[in-house]
Amino acid sequence: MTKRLAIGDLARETGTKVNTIRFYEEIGLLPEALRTASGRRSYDAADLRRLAFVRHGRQLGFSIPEIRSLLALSDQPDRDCGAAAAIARAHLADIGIRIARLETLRSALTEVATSCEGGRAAECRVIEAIAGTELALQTD
Amino acid sequence: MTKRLAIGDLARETGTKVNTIRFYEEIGLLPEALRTASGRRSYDAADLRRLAFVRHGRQLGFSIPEIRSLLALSDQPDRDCGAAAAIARAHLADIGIRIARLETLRSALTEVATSCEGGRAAECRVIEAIAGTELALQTD
DNA sequence: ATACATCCTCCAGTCACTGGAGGATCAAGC
DNA sequence: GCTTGATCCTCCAGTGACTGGAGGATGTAT
Repeated sequence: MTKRLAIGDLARETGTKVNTIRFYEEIGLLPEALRTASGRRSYDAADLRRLAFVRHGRQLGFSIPEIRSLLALSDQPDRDCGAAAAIARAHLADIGIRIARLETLRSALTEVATSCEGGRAAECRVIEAIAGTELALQTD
Repeated sequence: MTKRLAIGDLARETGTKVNTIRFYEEIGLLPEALRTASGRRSYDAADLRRLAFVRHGRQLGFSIPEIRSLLALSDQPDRDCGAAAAIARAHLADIGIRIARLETLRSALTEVATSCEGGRAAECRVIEAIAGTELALQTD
């Protein structure tokens, strides 16, 4: 018989909160766990791998629907892998946009943050700067 | 009498959804709007400025509690402006962290996304890469 | 008179969890 | 055998910042 893990062990090994693991089960990212006689969830190495995959995907910024697709792909090894690459590429483009947006923001904020000479709020350039800011940020 | 604006006008002029304006009123970011005889909200130039301030603050990535502080500051022009600068600086530091994190992520994902040669999912390097990724991202 | 836009309130849903109440079970030490 | 404390269970509410829709009233243009 293989080694069995309690939900808390799984949580520790993957850096996931116990409640989050139950949540993943509820939304179907993880299969329904086997239960001990007293009703506690019991896991094995395959469950651990699957959860690790989910967590790594989340760290890489994939949404839960994206991870669902990726999991479906890895569950059916004969399907085309192009779909996985497409998800990754789309995600990469998205991250590029987010970085660019944050950098625009950083330069705007740098101006804002360095412009206060410390006086009454009436002359506060920070507040003025926010009031007058018109960022050209695309919403989509 | 000054020009009065309907909620839809305010929405158009600030690029805010009507529902969002009502939401800001509900949480107290905007004062309770004056009403017309038939109960419709009616705004003036000061309301427009306040909402613009809120939107710009949001675009700069300030949270609603932060904007609340900034608004309180600009409502009381005799208070110290150092607080405003502190909020801006804290925010700037945060953005720096977020950019750094996203860049770590981008290089990891670039590797992931370029490693698929288009075959069966069993050999898909994208999936492998996600399964094996261990990003050193600080959580706080 | 009619059509259509805009407004109102109220409420549910989004995303990805997080935290807590209230109670059962387990392992270890005495 | 008993107690203590950790861990587990289910269920439910809350987070942030909105977004969208139902169902109905009002405004405006033709």
